[in-house]
Amino acid sequence: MDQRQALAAFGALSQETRLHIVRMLVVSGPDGMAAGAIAEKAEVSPSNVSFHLKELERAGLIAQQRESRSIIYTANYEALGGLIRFLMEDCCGGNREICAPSAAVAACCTPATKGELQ
Amino acid sequence: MDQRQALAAFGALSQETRLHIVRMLVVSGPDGMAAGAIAEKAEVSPSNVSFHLKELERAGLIAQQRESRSIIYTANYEALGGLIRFLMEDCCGGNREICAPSAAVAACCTPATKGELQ
DNA sequence: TCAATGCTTCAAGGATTATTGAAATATGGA
DNA sequence: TCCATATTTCAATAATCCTTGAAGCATTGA
Repeated sequence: MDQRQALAAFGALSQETRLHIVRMLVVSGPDGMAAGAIAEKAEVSPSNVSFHLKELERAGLIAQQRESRSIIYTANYEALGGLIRFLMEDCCGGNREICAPSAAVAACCTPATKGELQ
Repeated sequence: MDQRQALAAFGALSQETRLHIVRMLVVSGPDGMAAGAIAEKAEVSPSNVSFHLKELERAGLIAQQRESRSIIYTANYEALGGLIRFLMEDCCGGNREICAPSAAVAACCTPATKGELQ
């Protein structure tokens, strides 16, 4: 994740509807969600959700794939992790005061499957 | 850090000049930098830097204090750490695939002073 | 008190982003 | 083929954000 991508990602996440969408897609996992389902759950119009989904895709935070009539969107976990790393390293310079408290969070998150980390 | 603050912070960091300023202030540490020095190093006009500094302050990412004729700006380490935690927890739901790779970064950053972490 | 320094505020303009509803496209089934 | 479904694209408008230069305020030293 370079600065260009990070700027786009920050911009994408600075909008309430889009932040909400990313959250929903992270929760829904690899199955993702269809555009219509996202629109319904986020309570926005189809054309509006389409606008925001395009924005999130342009920023690299989500991906799409057609499945029959639906278009399924999924969160890009790598990009989200990359953004967190960018914040820690490139923005905050690995400053311990900033980054260390996050280590506790990282350590406490959903247990890893064996061998998931190398 | 609640969602409202996070949205503001993301918006603040989504602009090149502002991201650059935050980086400079993190590096400059508790001494901070005067507005004029920031403007010079970032190569923007005084009034423009003032506009962006206000935006960053509004988002809670930096703080100011007058020192004689200068106004000294410093990074708000707590807010930056809070934003990283927000991304990990509230946005990404503590998802291990996203957060775990960041643990390595957190572990590798500038060594802590003894007793700095509780 | 006057002038210089350091910074902010203001107003105007341009640029980008968000919202809306209507029209267009793609897919699948009758 | 025709229709319904799922979604996107487009055009228009509104809203927000960025940049610029001029004017204003606060502080210090002569």
